[in-house]
Amino acid sequence: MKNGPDIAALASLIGDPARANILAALMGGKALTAGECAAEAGISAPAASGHLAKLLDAGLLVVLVQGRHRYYNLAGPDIAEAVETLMGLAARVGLRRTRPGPREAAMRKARFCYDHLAGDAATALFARLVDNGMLVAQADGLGLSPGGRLRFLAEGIDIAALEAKPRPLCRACLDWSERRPHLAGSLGAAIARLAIERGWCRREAASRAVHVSPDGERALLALAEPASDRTPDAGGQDADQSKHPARRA
Amino acid sequence: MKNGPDIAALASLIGDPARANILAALMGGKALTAGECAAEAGISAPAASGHLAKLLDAGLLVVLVQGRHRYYNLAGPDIAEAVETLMGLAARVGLRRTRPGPREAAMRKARFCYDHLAGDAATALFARLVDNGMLVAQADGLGLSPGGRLRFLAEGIDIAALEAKPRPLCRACLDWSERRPHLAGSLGAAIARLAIERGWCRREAASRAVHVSPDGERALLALAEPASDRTPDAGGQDADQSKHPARRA
DNA sequence: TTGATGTTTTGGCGAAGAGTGAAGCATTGT
DNA sequence: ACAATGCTTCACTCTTCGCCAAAACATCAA
Repeated sequence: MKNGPDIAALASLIGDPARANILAALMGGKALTAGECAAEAGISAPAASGHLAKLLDAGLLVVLVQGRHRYYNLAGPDIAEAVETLMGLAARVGLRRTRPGPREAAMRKARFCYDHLAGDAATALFARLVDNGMLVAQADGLGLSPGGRLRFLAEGIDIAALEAKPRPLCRACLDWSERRPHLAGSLGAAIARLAIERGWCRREAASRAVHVSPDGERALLALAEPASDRTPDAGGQDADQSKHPARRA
Repeated sequence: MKNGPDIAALASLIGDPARANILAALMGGKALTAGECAAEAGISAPAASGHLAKLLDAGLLVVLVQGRHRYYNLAGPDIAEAVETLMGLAARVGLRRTRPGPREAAMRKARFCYDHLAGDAATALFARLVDNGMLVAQADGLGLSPGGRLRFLAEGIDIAALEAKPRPLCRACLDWSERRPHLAGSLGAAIARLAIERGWCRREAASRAVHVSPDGERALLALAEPASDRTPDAGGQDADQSKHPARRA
């Protein structure tokens, strides 16, 4: 009974409404200052500071000090994944925060899950990647087939550089709104960056929600089509793909 | 901020040490009476009753009334999966409950994760199933290839019956001790039943830990070998041959 | 250096909730 | 029918913990 990791300490940390709000806000992927966190969570600045210190102490957050600003962010993708899982269970069990609302509909369509895309559009992309044989099962999870590798290399994504990192290249992250997987891992993050850079989608102001243009959605799904039979359909946004080397750290 | 599921209510529910202990105990997969839960969590019977009522009310637990006994169990595999994810994050972040201890080593080797096997032995099985092309990626997650289906039919597992259920047949559940996936879903549960029935492993008294015999481990891994190579047996001694990760359709 | 802004620390209040013990219900056995 | 067992509910005490207000601290601009 007294074996295993201390799940209670972790869950109780997430269980506080103020801290949960902060974590949910940070799921958008961009770092927030203490003051912004306070505004997001609807608490005073001192309260936020205390909560952030606890989350930091537990290793869930990292902080980047820049002058008098302190930018807090999730410590890593695994933490985002656990929060996403919790959200999924909460949604399934029927614990909604309020009524669905219009804002939530936008989040279901597309949103950021820390550093990669989630929601309806992202699960659709995952499904096509699998159907076209680019994503395959692998002993340690999910992998990229040779064909998939070529396809993303053609888009200027440096797969070898991604593989050099300790973080797995591909991971299936279970979407909380859809109940199907979307692509996480360093490749998922690279695709999200690509989508933003090329204007396929734009992030909403202070929310995880992402607005995907119709052309952008087509271009996103076109990533799953093999390089050979790629048909330049109505999406005109992706004409400038050749001038993006897309080498990132 | 005010979107999405109420993660705080859920996490705060899990965050109480007593409730976390109860959930951890129920992760073993077998239903416990209120009194047993109290003993597991180290609290009084009324306290346990109150906690169980809350978990029940939130839909995390189900209860089976039999005479004067009330058997509590996890409400479903998805809840077990979320708890397993939390355990993984807690372990990674470094929140151990106490010292590692010998008990935990046994749990790392093999244990029950609600209704399927987890731990070193289970992740090894998963890896071989993938290498031998029995588990393949699928648009909605993970699927069983025709070859895999034949193999498990040969073991007497009624795949069609499993597919008829709403629960997915195969799921990749991230192991908290290993950081690799093991097989969950109804097929994972069926394999665990098989392993118990055939004596490949036996459950420890009041723990999630499972003791796997050397022969049992070989037999378990032999499930991943294509049907043509083997004859259906009960305790394969000869499972070790030169392996060809042959790709099957 | 002075002033302004962002952030953290302290002290004290207040409310939420966990625990205990005793009583109330249901079921089982003699 | 009576007693015993297992579980739940109730009433109460107590600790815990989060919040706010004010102040201390650090950094940047003038």
